[in-house]
Amino acid sequence: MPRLSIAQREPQEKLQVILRHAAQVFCDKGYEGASIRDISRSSGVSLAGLYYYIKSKQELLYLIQIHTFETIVARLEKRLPEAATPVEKLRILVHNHLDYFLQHPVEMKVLAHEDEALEGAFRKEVLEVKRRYVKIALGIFEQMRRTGLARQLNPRVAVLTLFGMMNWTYTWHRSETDPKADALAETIAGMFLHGVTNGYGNGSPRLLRSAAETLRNRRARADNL
Amino acid sequence: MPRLSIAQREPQEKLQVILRHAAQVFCDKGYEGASIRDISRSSGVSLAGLYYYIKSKQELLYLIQIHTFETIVARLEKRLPEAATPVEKLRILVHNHLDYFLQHPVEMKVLAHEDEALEGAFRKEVLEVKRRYVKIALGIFEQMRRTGLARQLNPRVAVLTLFGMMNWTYTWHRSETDPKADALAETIAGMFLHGVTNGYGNGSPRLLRSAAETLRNRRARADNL
DNA sequence: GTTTATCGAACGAACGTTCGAACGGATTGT
DNA sequence: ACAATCCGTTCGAACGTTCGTTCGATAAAC
Repeated sequence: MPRLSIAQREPQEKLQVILRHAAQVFCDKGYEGASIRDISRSSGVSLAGLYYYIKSKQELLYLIQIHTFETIVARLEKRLPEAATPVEKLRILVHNHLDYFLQHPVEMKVLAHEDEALEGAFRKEVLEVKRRYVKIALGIFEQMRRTGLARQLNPRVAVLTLFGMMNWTYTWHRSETDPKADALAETIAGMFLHGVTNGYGNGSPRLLRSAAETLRNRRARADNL
Repeated sequence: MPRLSIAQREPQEKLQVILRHAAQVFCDKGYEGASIRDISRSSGVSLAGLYYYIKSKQELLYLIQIHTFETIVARLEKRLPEAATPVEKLRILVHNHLDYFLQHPVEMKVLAHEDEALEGAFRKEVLEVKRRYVKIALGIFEQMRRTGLARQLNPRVAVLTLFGMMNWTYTWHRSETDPKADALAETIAGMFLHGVTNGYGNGSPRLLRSAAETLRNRRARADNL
């Protein structure tokens, strides 16, 4: 008895429902720890019914990961041309990443945490998008170095450390109490660019100055190079 | 037939062998993806034989995590009193963490990646050590703020971002090609403290100056506050 | 003869996946 | 107009496999 439910009007809309619930289950129990039966129960689709929409559990994870990753990279590539300087580009990258992260925490955790769960062709395809993403970040950092803005750090280490700052958030960020995307992005971009110290001071640092103001001033100085 | 093998002379030495192999298997396949049979095969102990040394698969993971975590925290607490300034303490924390990380990559990956696999009392105990560790880091950061060295950042965000930089290394670091612990610790501590930019320059940054020298100079300036 | 260490065999439960039947709606043949 | 046919969709039941764990036997050590 095929239902004429709301979820039926668009073609393959039910697959989207399944993917949403699957992402939640993978997020809660991990890919290996989650069973197809869990996903069946959660999505309300019978065990066998799931296999009308997907070919395997692996494909389920693949669809979640590839969609999430391609979306985040596509958004980035769309926003990047707005930026004139490498520093602006860097800020856009960080904001884009964290904004998407906090808007889709479930999918992003599955993407970050189940990095090694896929095998074969599925894995290779996701890895390709990842490499594209990292290459963009590396390009921005190299630009910063070429314009004399960045120190002579190992670019690979610097960039992957930045991804560490951003991706690790899924282990600790609570949306109710922790900073929202904008503030978080500003803090992390600021940390990546200038660290946590009041590095300029030779006199007493102006402690009462707000962090945002400090950041604004520094940015202005740095961007004017 | 109890063997008089080399592994037998010390009491419970065989448990250590089992734990080493279990850590490797958990590292390769994840906690849920790994089976007791995998660990049996890898360690050379029969399936039933394992249960002479452990009570459950959960306990296996618990023993690996708690030992790794307590060791790293104990080392830190031992080394911290050497430091006079908060910045020195911060550097010791970063070096201690990464040094241990690269010396025991398998166990550290299991600790970082299987954060949510434990349940009940096991989980609570590991969480307690983690909280102790984070509290130490928070204390150091607060000291940096109180002495006017650190900007007015959200301490929780700053510290957990630092842990992100350090813990994420397990996803990308290749011991053959990437920097060793000392260099990596210096880079990451430097990034946390000063970021990646040549922030001081109002003239042209001295690009030929080595990263290490830059770092040394900055550190000297910062520590003299 | 008790204790310590070890393992083959088996337990029930849960796993991912498949099979065949059934349903309702649209299309076709008459 | 209406029965027959087909098709996209759904699911109960079962498949064979693997899972974590336990039991009872066994052999050396003391």
